[in-house]
Amino acid sequence: MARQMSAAEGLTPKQQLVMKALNDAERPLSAYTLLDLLRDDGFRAPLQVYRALEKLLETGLAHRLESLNAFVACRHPACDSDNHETIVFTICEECGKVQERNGENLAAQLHAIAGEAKFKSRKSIIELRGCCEECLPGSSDTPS
Amino acid sequence: MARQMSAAEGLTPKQQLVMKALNDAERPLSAYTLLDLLRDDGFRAPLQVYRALEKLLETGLAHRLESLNAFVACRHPACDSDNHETIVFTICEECGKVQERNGENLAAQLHAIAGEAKFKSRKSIIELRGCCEECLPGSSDTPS
DNA sequence: GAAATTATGTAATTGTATAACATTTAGTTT
DNA sequence: AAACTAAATGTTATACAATTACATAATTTC
Repeated sequence: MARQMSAAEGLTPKQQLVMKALNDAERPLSAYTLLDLLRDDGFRAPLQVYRALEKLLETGLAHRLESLNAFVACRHPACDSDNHETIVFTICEECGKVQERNGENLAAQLHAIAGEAKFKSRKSIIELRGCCEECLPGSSDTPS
Repeated sequence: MARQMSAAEGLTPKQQLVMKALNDAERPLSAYTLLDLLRDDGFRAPLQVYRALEKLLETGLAHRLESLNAFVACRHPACDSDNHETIVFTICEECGKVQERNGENLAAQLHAIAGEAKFKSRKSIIELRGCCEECLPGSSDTPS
């Protein structure tokens, strides 16, 4: 929590509202879903949401899921790690839930692969689409 | 080429046109760019492009780049490999060129990371955004 | 050749994101 | 406090991406 708290200090009201909406959601939200959720809080146009999101992405408080065109609050799998470079997102295509997992183990190999091509990587996008434990056939738990 | 050729056998004229456009391009193309390129060939609506792309993606002749909303012809870095599971795309944000690199080395670790969460991965999306060799500062070559 | 499947054509609509421009607010400097 | 600056906000219009719905044609299968 510590990192979020400190970064959250500098947020404007609008940015805080978007952040709260993302935090309260247990699934990624699209910009337009956020807009709908926040209409009563004074949001009227997509751009208001996108601008707040831009700030949240910059500060690492939220992430964009490229394969979903949607956004999630940052939830470090291990809060002890500040490695923001290599995050692996697991995206369940059944229930829509997303988990954020530490991918530092991958970093070296990714770097090696990029290095072969003399490619200078700025940002890694790693998203696994599949099925989470709860939704696996045989699991009787109803995903909420 | 062998794999492409054989798969290309079963393509309809429209699908071949889209495939050719992707092959001729040295950068990823968006669906709407494809539409514009192919207007003279009888394409009039986005859906015609999307339908052709759907087939090409299914058969592995083309890939979708999630972080660009764009499509590229499949170019195996090593044609000897049939591992279609774990592809790493390097995307140069300067010149827009994309390379497809074999990521089998990553597969095991990705699997391990997913496994910790008992997540069943169906498809991996791995895209590295950065700067290619040609565009690195100091390179005097003009990227075409 | 009838039935079923696959591919096409077309229009309308929904979803995602940004451009352009005006205004306000908060923070700094003097 | 007044002036300046930078960041944030408000609003409209537009561009870009993808799908729904429905009709028609071509191909394959039996």
